[in-house]
Amino acid sequence: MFETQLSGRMTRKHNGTAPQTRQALLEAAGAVFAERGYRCTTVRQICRQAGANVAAVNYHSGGKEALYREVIRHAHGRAAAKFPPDFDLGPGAAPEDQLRAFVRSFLLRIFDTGPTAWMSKLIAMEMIDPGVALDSLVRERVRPMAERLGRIVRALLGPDAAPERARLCGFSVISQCIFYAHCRAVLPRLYAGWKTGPADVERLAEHIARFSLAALREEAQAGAGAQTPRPRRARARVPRGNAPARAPLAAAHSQNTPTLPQKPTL
Amino acid sequence: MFETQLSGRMTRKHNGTAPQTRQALLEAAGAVFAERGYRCTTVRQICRQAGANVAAVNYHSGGKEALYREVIRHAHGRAAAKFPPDFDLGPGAAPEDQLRAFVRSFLLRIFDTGPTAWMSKLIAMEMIDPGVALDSLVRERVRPMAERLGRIVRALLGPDAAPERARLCGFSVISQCIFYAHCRAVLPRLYAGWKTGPADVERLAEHIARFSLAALREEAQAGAGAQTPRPRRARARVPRGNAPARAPLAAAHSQNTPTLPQKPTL
DNA sequence: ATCAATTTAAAACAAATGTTTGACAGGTCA
DNA sequence: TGACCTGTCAAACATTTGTTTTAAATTGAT
Repeated sequence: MFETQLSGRMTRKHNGTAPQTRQALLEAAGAVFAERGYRCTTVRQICRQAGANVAAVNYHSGGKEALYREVIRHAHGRAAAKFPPDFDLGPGAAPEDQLRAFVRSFLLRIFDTGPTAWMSKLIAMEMIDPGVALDSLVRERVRPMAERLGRIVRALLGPDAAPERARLCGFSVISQCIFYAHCRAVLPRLYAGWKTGPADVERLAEHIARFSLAALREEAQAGAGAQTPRPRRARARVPRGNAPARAPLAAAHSQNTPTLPQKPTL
Repeated sequence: MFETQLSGRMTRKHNGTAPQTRQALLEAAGAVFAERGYRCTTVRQICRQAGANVAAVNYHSGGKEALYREVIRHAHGRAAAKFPPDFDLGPGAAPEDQLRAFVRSFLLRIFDTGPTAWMSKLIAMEMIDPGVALDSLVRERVRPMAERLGRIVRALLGPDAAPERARLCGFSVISQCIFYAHCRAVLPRLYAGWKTGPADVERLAEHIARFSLAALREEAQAGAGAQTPRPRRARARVPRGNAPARAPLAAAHSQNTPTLPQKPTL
């Protein structure tokens, strides 16, 4: 029991040069953590995939959770450098093009097949079942993206849009992107022959951008007009009353007149 | 080792009258499975929460996985009966109102606080990390809802809309709803003071419906006009070329002219 | 080559996992 | 009463978990 020769061994800091084992451990851990989730991955799986001994994780990182945090930190830089959100865009681009670029880069990240392709699923799992990584994830990746999207949406809605409305519109845009990350396993089961890969990103991004820009255009008009509240039509049908749990219909209804064809372009 | 007296004991079928233990096991299992995910829940957690012995799961259901399937099957009926998607609606309602009702009922299900509130998280986890339940989940819950939404969207887009486009529009609508289920843990971390509950459903549903209806209205027009392909403007900005992984821009670009204000209604 | 630090590897650790066992209590019916 | 079935329980099953220990290899400078 000579502890002197073992003092300071655990959580040993890496001294500059990266041994192969440590690097292999990091990459394998990323893949396996994303595959099975943090709680369900075993250090033995990671070590087997990395071709390392079972004790390697504890030697190099100091434990399973420490390795997990290391993986998250290590992946922050990688995925952020690839596919920056202003990518393909000049500095003074129109907000419409900024939105297109934002959506496209988000989808490219989702459908990426590079060495950090597991990042997308890991984020998704952490969002639904928060572990030790969600806070740092939100701080370093989600928040900057939310702020960037917020600026774009505000530019599209105009200066008079209520912050609350701008926030909801941002949610509407980003949700359409997140959808393809979170429903990746569902879509093939739902539509036989559905197969999404990086090649389909352009088509999907184009749809999301067009859909969102159309909605935002109308929101901008309604927002500008709604400075002075306008009379609203009542709901077309009256509720029948057999609903088991009806919430009070206190919110405002739509001010659309759906049956009339609008905007007779062409 | 007299196996005769034990033959046919496991996976015993419940004979009509439900013992308290069995019922408690089912309800506890639903909550715990949704809390921790299938792989990470232990039968001991379930049994402790149900106040039952560790062997109860194997006696009543025949194992952990069998209990999981039972929970899923048991929950299908409950959540589907509550908040039907056509709720609050007459039989011949306008598609706009059908969409509003669909979105509202979806959000009500997400923010439900009843005894099956765990269903939402369980579905989310199963969608991201598919286990044994996703197939039955898609078959019995996702597909009917997708078909219903598909009919509504097609009614809104008009008969000339391409099926592919209708599908993408359906994704855009449903994704805005799913967002609030899948990002439930993120939003409070992102916006201090953000707190979503059943009371906010009306506000969110109204936004999603208005946002989507605005976009679908323009999609309907564009789709009707696109029967004969029209000349399209090129992208406003040219790519700079420093993109690390550019996909071939084979897909169609937007036919919007973002800088021009369209639809000068009002 | 020598010495010390660094990195690996096999084995073992206690704790926790899903499942099985066998006994026991409470009925039901002959 | 005695056989029989149902349900519950404590205990133990073999496996797997994350981590630790111990020793052997590897490395690099002197």
